[in-house]
Amino acid sequence: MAKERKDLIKIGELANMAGIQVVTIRYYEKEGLLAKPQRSPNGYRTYRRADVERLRFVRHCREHGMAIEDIKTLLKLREAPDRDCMEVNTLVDDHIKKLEEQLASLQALKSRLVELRGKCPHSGAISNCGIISGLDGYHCRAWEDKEGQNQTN
Amino acid sequence: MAKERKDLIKIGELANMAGIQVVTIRYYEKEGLLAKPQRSPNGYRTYRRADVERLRFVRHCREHGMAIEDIKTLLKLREAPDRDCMEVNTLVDDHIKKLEEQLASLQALKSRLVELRGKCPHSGAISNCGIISGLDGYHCRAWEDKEGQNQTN
DNA sequence: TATAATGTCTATAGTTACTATAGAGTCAAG
DNA sequence: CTTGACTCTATAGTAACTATAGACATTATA
Repeated sequence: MAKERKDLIKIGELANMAGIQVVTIRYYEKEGLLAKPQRSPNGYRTYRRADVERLRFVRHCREHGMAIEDIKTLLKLREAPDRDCMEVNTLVDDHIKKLEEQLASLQALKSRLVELRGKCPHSGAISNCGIISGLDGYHCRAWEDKEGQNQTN
Repeated sequence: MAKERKDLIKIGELANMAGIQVVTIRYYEKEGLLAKPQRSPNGYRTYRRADVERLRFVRHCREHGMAIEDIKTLLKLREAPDRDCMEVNTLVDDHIKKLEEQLASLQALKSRLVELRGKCPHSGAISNCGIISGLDGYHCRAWEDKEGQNQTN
């Protein structure tokens, strides 16, 4: 039984090649992102070239902030080269939309916080700090309403 | 024992007034963000006006994306009105910096993804899809290196 | 007054994508 | 032959909640 090539690698080598931690690979396996690999007689996982590529694909997707479930879908699509790629486009478009929403809300957040920060450029007592009062519950309308109701009852 | 006013509210009312869910209030209590409230004879939590304000403060902070630990700090500072507000400023500055980093990386992500998306404007077979190949592990240098090493060993 | 709907309680598990820890077996080198 | 690096499994922790189950309490309706 001559091995024609060194076709099998262990998890550590795979991790190095794909730029992913060993524990993360095991985690991906558990999550069904990677098929259960063969085991050598000692119980160690053994991987092949295709696994490196698959894992790199996963890593690139994660680096683009995609969710594991989305990556699962993409992997399935990747393995069906004859199908129409519209589904891929849709998934990516959705993801871009999500990113845009995140960006918008973060941007709004930041503006508001910078504005708030501008209310306390000095160094004084907290009681005068515009940031703390800016974060306060402005005025307690609901409570007033509540008491108003009580008086009518 | 005449109640001079309705000063005590139950958790549901507090939730309404502060715009926070009941379960979240209990969660905040467990996390030490809110003090353990008094209980009425039936075991229900009872709150007072100051709790509404405190909880609104918390909500505003969360809406600004602050971590619960940071909010704890701010709450402590808020209750020490005589201290210098420099610590508040620093905390907010740090948070703004975090937001800026997040924004930058999300922006980069989006650009890359939009570019990728541009590689498949059509509707064709997945095998020709520029998105999938763009997400692929380009070229498997590490594996080649590995095999090179093998040959030298 | 009976009952049904709502509100409250506790405790526990699930979410996302990992990371950390413990305890044990395997393997290569010195 | 022992040290160190690598592998294995299983479990718990992270952040900030959300969901679920099962049990009382209160309130509204019939």
